[in-house]
Amino acid sequence: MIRTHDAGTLRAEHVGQTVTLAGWVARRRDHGGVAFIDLRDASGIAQVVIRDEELAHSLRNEYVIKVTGEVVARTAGNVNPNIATGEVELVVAELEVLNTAAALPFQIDDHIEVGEEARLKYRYLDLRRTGPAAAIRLRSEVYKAVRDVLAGRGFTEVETPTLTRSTPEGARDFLVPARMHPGSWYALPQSPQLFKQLLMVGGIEKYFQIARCYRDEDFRADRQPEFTQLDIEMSFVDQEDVIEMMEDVITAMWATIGVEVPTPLPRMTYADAMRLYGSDKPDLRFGNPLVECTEYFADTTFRVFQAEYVGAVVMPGGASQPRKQLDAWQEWAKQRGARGLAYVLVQEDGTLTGPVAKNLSETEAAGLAAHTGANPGDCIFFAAGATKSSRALLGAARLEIGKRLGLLDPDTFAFTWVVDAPMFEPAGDAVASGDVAVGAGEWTAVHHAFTGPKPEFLDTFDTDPGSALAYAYDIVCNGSELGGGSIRIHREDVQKRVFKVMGIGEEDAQEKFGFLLDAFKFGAPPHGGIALGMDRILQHLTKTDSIREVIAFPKSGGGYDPLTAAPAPITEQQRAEAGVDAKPEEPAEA
RNA sequence: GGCCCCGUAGCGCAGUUGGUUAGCGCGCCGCCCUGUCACGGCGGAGGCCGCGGGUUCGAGUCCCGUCGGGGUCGCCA
Repeated sequence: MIRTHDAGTLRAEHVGQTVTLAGWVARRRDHGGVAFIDLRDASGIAQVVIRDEELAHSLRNEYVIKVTGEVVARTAGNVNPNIATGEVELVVAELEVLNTAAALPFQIDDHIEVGEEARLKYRYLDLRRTGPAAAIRLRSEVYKAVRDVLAGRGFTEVETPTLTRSTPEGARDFLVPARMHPGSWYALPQSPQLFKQLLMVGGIEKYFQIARCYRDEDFRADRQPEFTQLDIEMSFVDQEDVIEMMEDVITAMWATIGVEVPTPLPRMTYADAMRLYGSDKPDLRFGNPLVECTEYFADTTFRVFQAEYVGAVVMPGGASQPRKQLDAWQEWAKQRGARGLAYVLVQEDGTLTGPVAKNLSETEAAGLAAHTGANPGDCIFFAAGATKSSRALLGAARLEIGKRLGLLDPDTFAFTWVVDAPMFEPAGDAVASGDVAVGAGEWTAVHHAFTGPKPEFLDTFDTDPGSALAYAYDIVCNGSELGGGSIRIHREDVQKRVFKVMGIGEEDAQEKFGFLLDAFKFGAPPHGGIALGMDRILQHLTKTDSIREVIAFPKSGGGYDPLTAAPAPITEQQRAEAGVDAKPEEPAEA
């Protein structure tokens, strides 16, 4: 090594030793006769004292230097308590510039705010900063924690192909032309789902992988076109086994930031989540659940409330909002595709005001505060109409209320399992946009096509798909879905019945996943598993706003990589060789 | 694909009702400075105001279009 010590590790105990450090010039304070250099390496910062003016004067920020000298104690008044090495400094005897640095596009300084575009374009400079560096290192620690837990439980880490066949998971595939088979394409996996099931058939029994997954869909703050899943699958297990194992992993992951997660984690049914929070991933850092009012307004004369569903959510203290703010809520609701957001203000004397209040009968008005749990000074928001969309609106309103009232504490982690989701949903919802619906039936899988029914629905799921519950579980933290999994179908006959419900014909099924159906013929064990979004988990652990913060080289909008400028055009020759332009043979039908 | 917000010096931002020479902080360059630690002082350089059109005597500012970025709904198990 070029150095004898890491800069950030120097302490009073090193006083008197001659050491060699190597790193970057983080900052220089040149006083003419004496100059101070903050030398930064991966371990931290140490102050270097240079008494040779000539030597110090030419140094610039981010020059790479090697310094040798004696570690000395700082005099009492000169100790810097803000840095770990603040009690000592290195008096330079020898200094070598290992490399110079051009003027930087932005400063490597934790006090300075830098725009994301600049940071991503020069991500290698961004990573020299404390925050981004810590995020990437934490990611590594979390991976180690995961591997330790799973290794201790006898899991086998297996890699699965990234050049594979297009699999049926709802999202668009990224495609890769196959040079040796012009006109045929590989797909990048949206997840290792089918492979991990095949590994179970293969007798691996306990598999995991930290797997890169690819989905060609639009972006969000918590989505990237390529992302990482902790993918786990186990044989001879039921839901309890997977949940128990997962809680062990989650505990270990959160321990990396010193947070103790009490287990077992709470659970809630999908139906309750939708009913109380209007979401399948409720944020339980605060209460304030939705209140069902359909019954309450069963005999109402107010037209708006004569609906399939009427619900409410209370905003504590919301009655004092100025008119302008209440109007802003209407705008907010409209942006979410609603007509508006009806509200009633509960005044301090208990009277109800607001545009909706006068439409309520005396009885309705009298009991409303009690029914909704509203107190004087609160605002009650209502949604009426189709159950699903109304609950979604109220759920979003609940979150917005939590945000405005400062109830979303980033240091609190409220976990819950959401269980007993329906197996199927009417395909109408999914197909409405004319997108990649799996299958052509009236029903589509809520989870995915390989999720088994809960045992009590094994006989009836295909005769009454709407009532069947899936043997599935999602793990939710602070309103975001960390991951989900299920007990899979391991029998060919059951799998075929599920495909049938979804309108996937025999021939179609054979063509798309014949290999899986074949595998199930040869003694497939009962199995199940789970997949966790690691980027999202790291986003929670680092308490950052975006998963881009926890990915070493993330992409920006439109899948563009500001650093490498990918995607990029290819040459004519590449194009010809890749077989991109191969014309598929005309299908016989037509 | 819809909607909202943002593009002004290397970086972060300000720029009034449309008005004459486009500012501030940091950084950068030069000089000075022997105990600083987000050191300090003096001086200096640096602008296609994203791009294209339009309105106007006059546009960073208003209008239309377009490109880029961010957020959100759709979409994504």
